[in-house]
Amino acid sequence: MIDIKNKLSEKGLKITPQRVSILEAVYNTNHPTADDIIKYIRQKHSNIAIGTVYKVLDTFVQKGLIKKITTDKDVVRYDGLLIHHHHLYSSEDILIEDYIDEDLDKILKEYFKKKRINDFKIEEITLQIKGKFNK
Amino acid sequence: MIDIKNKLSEKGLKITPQRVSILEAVYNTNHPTADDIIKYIRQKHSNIAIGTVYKVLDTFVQKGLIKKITTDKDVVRYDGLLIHHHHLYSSEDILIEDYIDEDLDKILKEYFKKKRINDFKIEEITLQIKGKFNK
DNA sequence: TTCTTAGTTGAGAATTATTCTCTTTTAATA
DNA sequence: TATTAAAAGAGAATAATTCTCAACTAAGAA
Repeated sequence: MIDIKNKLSEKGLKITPQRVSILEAVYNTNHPTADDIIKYIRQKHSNIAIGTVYKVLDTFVQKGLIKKITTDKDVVRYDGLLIHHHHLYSSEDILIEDYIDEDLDKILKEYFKKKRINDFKIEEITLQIKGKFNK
Repeated sequence: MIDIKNKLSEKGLKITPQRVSILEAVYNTNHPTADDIIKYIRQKHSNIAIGTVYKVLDTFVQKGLIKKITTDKDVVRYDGLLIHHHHLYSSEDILIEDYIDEDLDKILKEYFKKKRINDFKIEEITLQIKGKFNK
């Protein structure tokens, strides 16, 4: 909570109950859609306007507090994990998990240090790893 | 044209002018949206119903004739390149290019042969490479 | 070649996600 | 505590996509 408030003020954002709830929601749920966030907030605390949620999420993405992710399955989702990471996508349903692998990142970095792509300067590489989860 | 018709019948799909135009459109444009495809077709030949375009694209994705790709920038796009490949995304605008790199695929395959991901069976790995194009 | 029919298309209504507009409210600072 | 720029609320507007159902047509059968 304090932590969330700090994150907001670090980015020069006013601390409002709505912003706190939304950031909390993104951190406490797994790759939520805007709608997931609305439901999560309404279930726990107060009401919140839908437009506000979209606007705040957008602000957070702008400020780098969260990231947007997309799948070919459905709508835009949000991700509160800020360190560089990849995603595991279920080929069967809409499950998405984070995947952190620094060794892999190092290998990719080395690879693209040698092998340049014509007329393109790489900024970030993210893997979409599609497959099956064993539940 | 013949080629397109063959692709359709190989998949057990009836050959209709609409399907031929849509598949042609996906092959002749660069990662089009549904709307790009509608415009492309209307500009060249006949009229076509919007619902038909969506339905046919969906069928093609189902049958593996094309692929869906998404970005965090805008709507769903389609890709007619069927061999395994990755994508270069512009961090500045909505430009997307295909990136084919078999050496890289081999390295990734080797890497994940050794390093298993818990409770997950990989089917396909696609890189989202974000950066700047030098135009 | 014509007939039959399951599969396909067209047109527009319906739905869903997201954005916009504008008024009211509130957090931060003096 | 007063001021004010920024934020939130409510609902209308927009855009993308899906749905519904009647009309049409491709492909195989006769």
